[in-house]
Amino acid sequence: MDVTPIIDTLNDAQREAVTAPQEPVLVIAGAGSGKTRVLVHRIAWLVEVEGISPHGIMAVTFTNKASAEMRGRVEQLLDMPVANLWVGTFHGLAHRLLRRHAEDVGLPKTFQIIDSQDQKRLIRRLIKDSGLDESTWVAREVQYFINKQKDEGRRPDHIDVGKDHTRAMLVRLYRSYQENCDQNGLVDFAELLLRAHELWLKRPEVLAHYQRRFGHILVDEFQDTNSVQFAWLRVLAGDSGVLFAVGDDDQSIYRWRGAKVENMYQLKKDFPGIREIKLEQNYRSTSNILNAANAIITNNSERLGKNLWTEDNEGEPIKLYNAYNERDEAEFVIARIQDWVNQGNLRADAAILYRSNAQSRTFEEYLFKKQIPYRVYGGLRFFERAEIKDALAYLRLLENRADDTSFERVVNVPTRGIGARTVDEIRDYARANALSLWESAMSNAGGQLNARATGATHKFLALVEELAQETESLTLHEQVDHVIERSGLIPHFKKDRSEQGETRIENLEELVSAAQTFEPDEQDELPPLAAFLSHAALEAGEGQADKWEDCVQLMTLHSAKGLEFPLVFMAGMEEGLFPHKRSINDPGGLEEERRLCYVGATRAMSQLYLSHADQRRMHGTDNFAQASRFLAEIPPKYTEEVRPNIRVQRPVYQKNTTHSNTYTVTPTDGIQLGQRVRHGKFGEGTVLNYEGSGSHARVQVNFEAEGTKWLVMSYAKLELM
DNA sequence: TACTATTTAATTTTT
DNA sequence: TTAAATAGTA
Repeated sequence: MDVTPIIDTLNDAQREAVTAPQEPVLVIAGAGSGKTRVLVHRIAWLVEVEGISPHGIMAVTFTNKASAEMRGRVEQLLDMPVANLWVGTFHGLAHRLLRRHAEDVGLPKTFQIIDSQDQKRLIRRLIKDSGLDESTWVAREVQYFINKQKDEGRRPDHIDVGKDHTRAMLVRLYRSYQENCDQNGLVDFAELLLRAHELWLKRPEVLAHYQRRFGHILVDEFQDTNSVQFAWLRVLAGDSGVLFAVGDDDQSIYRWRGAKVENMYQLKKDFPGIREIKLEQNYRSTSNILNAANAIITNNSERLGKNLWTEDNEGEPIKLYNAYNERDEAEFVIARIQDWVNQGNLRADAAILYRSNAQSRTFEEYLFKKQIPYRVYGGLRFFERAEIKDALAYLRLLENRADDTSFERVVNVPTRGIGARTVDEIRDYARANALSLWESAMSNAGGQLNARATGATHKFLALVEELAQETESLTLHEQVDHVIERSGLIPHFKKDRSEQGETRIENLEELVSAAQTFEPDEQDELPPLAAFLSHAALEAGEGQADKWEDCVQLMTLHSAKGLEFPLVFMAGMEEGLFPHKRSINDPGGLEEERRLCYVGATRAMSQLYLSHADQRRMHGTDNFAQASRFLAEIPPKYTEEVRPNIRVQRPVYQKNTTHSNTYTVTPTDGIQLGQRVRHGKFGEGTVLNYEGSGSHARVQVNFEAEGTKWLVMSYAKLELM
C-alpha cells in the first residue's frame, strides 16, 4: 500500500500526530500550523493504513463549514466517497442521534428545532405571561441564564438557589420555558446537546451500541467545547474509544458562550497517558507578524504554553496608523486596499477585521464611494430573515399544529383581523386548560371569542388545514412554493412596492430554490419537509449570496477565526472598544480579548495593519479613546508608524511602567485627547488633536461657543479642567 | 384592529 | 446611529 500521499507532505510533528498509535491524542495546534490537515490525514491514515472502516469513525466540528471542508478533503485524499463516516457539528450529530432515538429521551418523533431568535420570543412571552416586569426581567438575559445552565448540563432541579430570590425566579422561568418547549415539541440548540448526553445516561444499551461502533472520535477546535459537549464525548469515548482532540488554548474566544478551555486540561487528567503533540511551526505568516502575535499572547497567564515559529522571512513591518477619527481610519484603510489592487492583487485577499459589527458601516460607506466590491460577513443570515421565518412557520405548522411559536408568528401575518386581543384570549384559554394555541383556537378559546374574531380565526385554521391537504402529495419545493403563495405571504409583500418588498419576494423565491436543491442527509432518515426544516434551523446559511465576485472581506474578529488573508487590517484598536469595555474589568474577560487579538493578528499572511482612532462616533455621539493596550504589547522592532498625511511627529505607544495598568499615547504637558480645557477668550472646549511637543505644540480644541480652533500651547494659556 | 410616532438601549454569536 | 419594542392615534 502506498502511504506516501498521506504522510509525505507533513512535518515531523504533524506526522507524529497522524501516525500515532490508536491511543488518546491531544494535539495542541497553533494558528496556521496545519491542524485541519492533521485531522484529515489522520482519518485517511486510520482508514488506509490501520484498516479502520469509515463506519467506525466520528469527526466533530463546530461549524457546518468546517465539517463540509473536512469531509471534502478526506474524500479527496482517499479518492473515494465516505458516506458512512460521521462528520458533523456537535449539534448536527446530536440532532441525528435524537431523530433516531427520540422516544428514548422522551421527545416526540416530530420535534422541531428552534433557533435563538425563536427562543428569545418564547421567553419574552413567558415573562409577560408570568406578569413580570419586562425591564427587570429582560428576555435576553433570561435566555442567557437558561442557555448557560444548559451548557453546564443543569436542569432546573439541579440548581440550588439558596436564598437568592432573583435566581429562584430565573429558575422558575427556566422551568416553565422547558415545560413549554416539551409541550410544543420544541428543542433549542443547547437542548440538542443536553438530550444527546442524557441519551447516553438513560439508555446504556444505546450507548453501548455507539461505543462499539465508534472506535475513533476526532474533535476539532477542542478549546471551544462546553461542559455538555465534553461530557458527551467523554461518555461516548468511554474506556475503549480513541479520542483524537485538536485545539489551541490561545484561540479560545467563546468563553462567553460556555466554552471551557479547561476541558483541554481536564482531558489530560481523564486520560493520564494521553499523547500530547504540539504543532508549533506556522506556515502562514511572516516572522514579524508571528513574533508580534506571540508577544501579545505572552501577556496571558493561563496558557498551556507553546511558541510558534516560522521559516518564513521577516516580511514587512506591521504598520500602525493613528487615525484622527473613524472616517479617517476608513479612508486610510481603503486607500491601502486601492494600492493593493493596483499592484495587481485580488480584493478578496484583503480583509478588514473589527471588534463589533457596528464598525463595518463606515468602511462600507467608503468602499461604496470608491466603487470597490465588498462583502460583509455576519449579520442577518438567510434563514433568519423575517419573511423566511414566516414561510418556515407555516411549513412548521403543517408538520406540527402544536407548534405555538410558529402559530403566534403567522396567525396574523399577513394581517387577517386577528389582533392582540384575540390572540390574548386564545393564549389565556390555552394556558388555563393546558392546550396548544391551535387547540385553543379550534374551540374559539372556549367560546369566549366574539363572532368577528371567531370568523377570522377559523379562516386561519382552515387555511392551514387546506395547505396541508393541498401539499400532501407535492414534492418539497412545490410544497414551499404553494405555501408562500397560498398563505398570502407573496401577495402580501407584492403590495409593498418598495425595494424592501421586492427583496422579500426575491428571498421567498430563493427559499423555493433552496428547497429544490436541498439534498437531505440519508442518515437522518427524515421525511423531506421535516429534514428541510431541521436543516434551516441548524444551518442558517450565508448572509449574502454573491460569493464568486472578487470582494474585499469585512468581518468581526470572531468570525475571522480559521481564515487567512494575505492583507489584514485590524481596525479600532482602542481601549474600550478592543479590549471591549465590558470585558476590561474582568481578568478572564481581558485575557479572552487578548486571545481575540492574537487570533486576529495570526490571520495575516504577509501584511498586517493595525489602526486606531483618537475620536470615534458611536451611538450617534463622539467619543475619545486611547490606543489599545495590545498595541503597547508589541515590541516596536516589529512595527512601523504610518502617516500618509504628515501632520505630527507623535510618540510611539509606550507601556507606562510606573502604573502597570495605564497606557498612554500622550506624554506631553498633561494634555490628553478629550481633555476639557478653558480658554480666556473662547471659553470651554475639548482637545481633539495636537501636534509637536513642549512649548511648540499646537492643539486643536473644539470650543462649545466658537467651534474648532488650532492654538499654540505657549500662547493660548489653556487651563486644564 | 392597523398603522405611525416615540422611546430605549446598543460585544462577540460556530449551532 | 440604529433597530426594535411599545405607546398612541385613526
